[in-house]
Amino acid sequence: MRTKKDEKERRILQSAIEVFAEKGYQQAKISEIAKRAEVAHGTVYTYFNNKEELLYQMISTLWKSLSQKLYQISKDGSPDPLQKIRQMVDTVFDVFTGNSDLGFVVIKEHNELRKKGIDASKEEYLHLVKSFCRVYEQGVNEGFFNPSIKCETYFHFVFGGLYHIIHRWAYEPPAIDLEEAREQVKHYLQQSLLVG
Amino acid sequence: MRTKKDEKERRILQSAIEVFAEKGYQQAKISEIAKRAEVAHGTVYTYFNNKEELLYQMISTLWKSLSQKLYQISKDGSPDPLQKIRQMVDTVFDVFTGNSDLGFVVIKEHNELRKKGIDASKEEYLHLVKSFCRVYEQGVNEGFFNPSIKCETYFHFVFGGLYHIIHRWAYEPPAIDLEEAREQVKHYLQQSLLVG
Amino acid sequence: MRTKKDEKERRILQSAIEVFAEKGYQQAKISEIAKRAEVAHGTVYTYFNNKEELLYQMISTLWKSLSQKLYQISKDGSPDPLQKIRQMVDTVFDVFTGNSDLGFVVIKEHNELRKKGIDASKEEYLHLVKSFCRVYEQGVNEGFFNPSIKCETYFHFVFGGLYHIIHRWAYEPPAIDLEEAREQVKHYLQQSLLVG
Amino acid sequence: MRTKKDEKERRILQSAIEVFAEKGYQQAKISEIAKRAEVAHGTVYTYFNNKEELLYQMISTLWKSLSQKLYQISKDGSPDPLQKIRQMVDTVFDVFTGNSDLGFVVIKEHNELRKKGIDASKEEYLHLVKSFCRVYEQGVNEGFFNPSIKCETYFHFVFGGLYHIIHRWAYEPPAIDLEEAREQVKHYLQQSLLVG
DNA sequence: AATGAATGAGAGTTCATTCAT
DNA sequence: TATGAATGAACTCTCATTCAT
Repeated sequence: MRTKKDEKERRILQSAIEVFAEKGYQQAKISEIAKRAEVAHGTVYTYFNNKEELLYQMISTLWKSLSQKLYQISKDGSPDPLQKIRQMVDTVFDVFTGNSDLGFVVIKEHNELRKKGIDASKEEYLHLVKSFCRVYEQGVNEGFFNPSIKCETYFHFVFGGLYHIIHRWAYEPPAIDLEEAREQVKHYLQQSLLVG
Repeated sequence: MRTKKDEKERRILQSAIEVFAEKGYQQAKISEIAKRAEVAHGTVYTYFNNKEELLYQMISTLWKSLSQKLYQISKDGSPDPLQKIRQMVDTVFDVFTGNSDLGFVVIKEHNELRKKGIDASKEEYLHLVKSFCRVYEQGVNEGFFNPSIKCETYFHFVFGGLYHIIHRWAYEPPAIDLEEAREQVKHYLQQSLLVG
Repeated sequence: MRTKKDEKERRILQSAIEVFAEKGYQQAKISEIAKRAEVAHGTVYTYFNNKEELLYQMISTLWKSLSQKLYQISKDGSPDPLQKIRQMVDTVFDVFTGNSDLGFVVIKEHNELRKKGIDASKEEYLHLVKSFCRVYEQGVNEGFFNPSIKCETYFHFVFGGLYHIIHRWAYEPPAIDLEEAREQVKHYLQQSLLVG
Repeated sequence: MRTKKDEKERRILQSAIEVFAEKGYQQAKISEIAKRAEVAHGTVYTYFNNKEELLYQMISTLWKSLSQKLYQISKDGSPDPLQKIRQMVDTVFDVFTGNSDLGFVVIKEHNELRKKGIDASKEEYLHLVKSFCRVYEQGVNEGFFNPSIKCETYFHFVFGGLYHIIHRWAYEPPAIDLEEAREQVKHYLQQSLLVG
């Protein structure tokens, strides 16, 4: 009973991810989501209160997962801060490209929620910044990292860079060699972070 | 006559920029745009074929302007390639933050057009990449820049980083010191571009 | 078994009365009725075929009860026809205000059924008229009542008057002193019925 | 221009009256109202903000008209208070039966608005009471009317009686001879009002 | 008998766009 | 050129009812 029910909920959410990714949130129709999930459209409302909640749920799931993973790395990852940063970059790539539709929706539509004053991700984003900066400070304290970097701004820059690469890849996969990009980014970071 | 007409067109477009920035493209109402421009809503259709064209026009204007400016720099800017890169970064900041509403709309809504197969910016974006890489190659040839960088990926990264910083600033201006960020970014680029 | 079953049916009907009284028939939700009756919403359909039947049943119960009581009075009440009329007025007041929610629903919603061609009350209403007119004729025959009154019309008038007073009381209890109103009405009737 | 526009608005409102009278407010469909008025359903929203406003407008129009008319009578009618009362009864009959659909809607649906806290008629109803009681007091002062009557309650009773007669007539016109009823009611009033 | 997940018909409302004036 | 009344496609969400368990 439990399993079947959960399974249906998951199917609806997954369909919503796909449709949101294809059409964008506003253009997505509940009826199409229901159709793909092979349920009646009314059934969507058995599991989710409204369209917005579908979006909210998927976005917040991804952000929570990302935030938690980066936090883990900042706490328990490799003792080498540079390695931690590299792990973080990999994690961002993995989370956004693992279910690329979902990553795509998150990238494209999280403004949608912000507009309505619901910002599932803001808090989590700040959490990301914190985890990153914790590692940066460790690196500085241990004498590896360049202490003149303004960490928050730097994070915005790096995160935006990753985001954008993934974004381009999501729209036009063949144009970007994801593995290569991943390594490149790690290399740039190393260049700018490490003490000359 | 001519001038009056152009003036009205400009007023409508400017109102559209504001409304799109505030509400997002989908939520924006033609009637509100018309109201702000102080014309009847039917008049919008005298100057623009439809709502989408308003978006198309503003996005493409900004991209064309950016593309042209970066091109100019790549051709005629300072003879020093690093200076050129710095000028480019400044230009991106200036273009997106000069009319921040417009920059905001471009950042948020250009997917809207892509969804419909209209990509005002794709060509221009590739043009940006080209201008940037031209400078990069000059720097490599002159022995200043690190030749192991994959220029396209690097550009995506850098551009995404700038974009995201501006984005955050647009949503929450006090959280970002734009001038400082601008300098930081230039510094990171220098770090990673210059031959160790 | 029997008793338990009946008890549940009664609970559902009572909840329906309350919810209909509060929200009106159309706005009332089966799910809320079920919730108040502390049963699953599917269970409502074990006892009643549909929402309309709930309404039908409560309305018809009240009308049957009223009709029967007035009939009793017309047959077995006080030998004095004026006293009978007074008893009838009291009965109408008592029936509608005894379970005021129910009286309220009947007053407000019996059009609902009429719209659908189901008129639980029409027959009973005509029965009321008959019982009343029987007493009136007795009064005329015995020389007490004014013989020029057209009894049916008079009944409509009187009944409508009672109805409306109760209605106003139901919506705004403090505005109406029910006991006083009851006496007044009896007084008016006396005035117009009794031979000058 | 003016005339055509107003004419369309009137047509929509009249269609709404008819449909509300036939189906009841809740069951009435905007699409049917539009169809009868021979406009597109969107056009209804050019003239009225929503369905409820249609109801509100028709109800409040009728009440205002009635309230004003009774007020006029109380002020300027015949100098004889009994004649004034008779004129008032006639007015109520005329207003409710003149456009019987409208009278019908008002009778049946004004609870609908009350439920939503909009009571177009409450104030007007109290105005009716006032006008009536003014005449009653005049009658008392001049020594014609029975001073022991509680005027408000009496009005509720009389008004409810009229209402109900009209109501029955509206549902089943042949069952009620409206002219006869009108005279009868005037007669009852005379009986109970005049000093024995 | 009781449950509650699933269904799907149905209606109000919005708003881009058109076009007669 | 400018207007704004008129249009109608489109879509979310509700809730009475069913039925497998």
